[in-house]
Amino acid sequence: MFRIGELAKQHGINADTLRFYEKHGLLAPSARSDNGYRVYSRDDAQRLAFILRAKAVGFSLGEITELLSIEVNKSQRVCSDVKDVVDDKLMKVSEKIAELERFRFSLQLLSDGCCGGSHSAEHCTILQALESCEPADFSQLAAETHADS
Amino acid sequence: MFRIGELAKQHGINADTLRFYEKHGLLAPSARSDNGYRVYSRDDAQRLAFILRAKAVGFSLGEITELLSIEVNKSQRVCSDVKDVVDDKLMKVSEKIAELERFRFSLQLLSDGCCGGSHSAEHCTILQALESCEPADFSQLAAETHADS
DNA sequence: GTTGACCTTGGAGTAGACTCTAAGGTTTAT
DNA sequence: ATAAACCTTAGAGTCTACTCCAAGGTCAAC
Repeated sequence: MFRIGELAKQHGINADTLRFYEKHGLLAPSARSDNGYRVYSRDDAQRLAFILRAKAVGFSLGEITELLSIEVNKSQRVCSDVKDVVDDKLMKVSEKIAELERFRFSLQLLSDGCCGGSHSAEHCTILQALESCEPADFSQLAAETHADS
Repeated sequence: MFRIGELAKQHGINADTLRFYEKHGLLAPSARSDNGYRVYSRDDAQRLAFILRAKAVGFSLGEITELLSIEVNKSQRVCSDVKDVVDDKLMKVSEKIAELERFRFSLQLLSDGCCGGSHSAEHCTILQALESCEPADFSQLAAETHADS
């Protein structure tokens, strides 16, 4: 049996975060003490641990809500229900990675094309690219490498 | 000379977005017509194109503000000023990718460990992992592969 | 009997990038 | 004359995941 501050400290989070999770239906204390303080059971603590592990692998609170709803009556649910959630997230994460890798590629081209020296930026290839390239196509820069100052 | 709707349409964005950019100091029309309508010049349109290209390579509006401030008086600025912004962003993007790749790895382990079949989720390895693994360490799952239903 | 550390509530603020609404003015076409 | 399609403003709402605040109640120690 833990009070909010204890439970928070144990898990390295803020008590406000626990109140926030309660407000959003992720984790409610199973009891209140006479003075109105929240009282968390060992089960509550395990549910919190579940939430934090799910967060650690990238799930959003909305997705965690979905996972929890499967978890609480898992005898009525099947493996594919769970795996679908994971695979769905896996796809979203992969898409985000792909987008960021496109960014990284373009940024690398921009960076590679620029001397980074201390002469005037008037002919800086980075600015020129942003001023006049075809949107999101900086492949020109790949060819024209620019001597250092 | 373009009105807000025209310029927005040309660039495939919302007129509200242009007003938003104006409010946040990224792009103000260089004139107003007698009736108070915003009037964008060709230069304004080019500045918008700059903004959109920068967005396309992943820069946030705050970072674009910085790039624009370099761009407008580039004769006083040097190549390294520009390259620093790009390299800084490159690092941030790479860090974000690394985080997402950790997520992807963990999610893949979870997915691989689960049969995804139609039997009860009571012994689902994914739920078990989220219930009881060491936080953010799902490497156990790598070993124990689970036969399909 | 008061200090300090806890707890309660409702509600506001943060960041980022829009997006929408309300209430109204202008222009163009029919 | 009027409808449709534009434009104006200020301000609110959206999403995510907290984080902080004010005003007050509770409890243990000294």
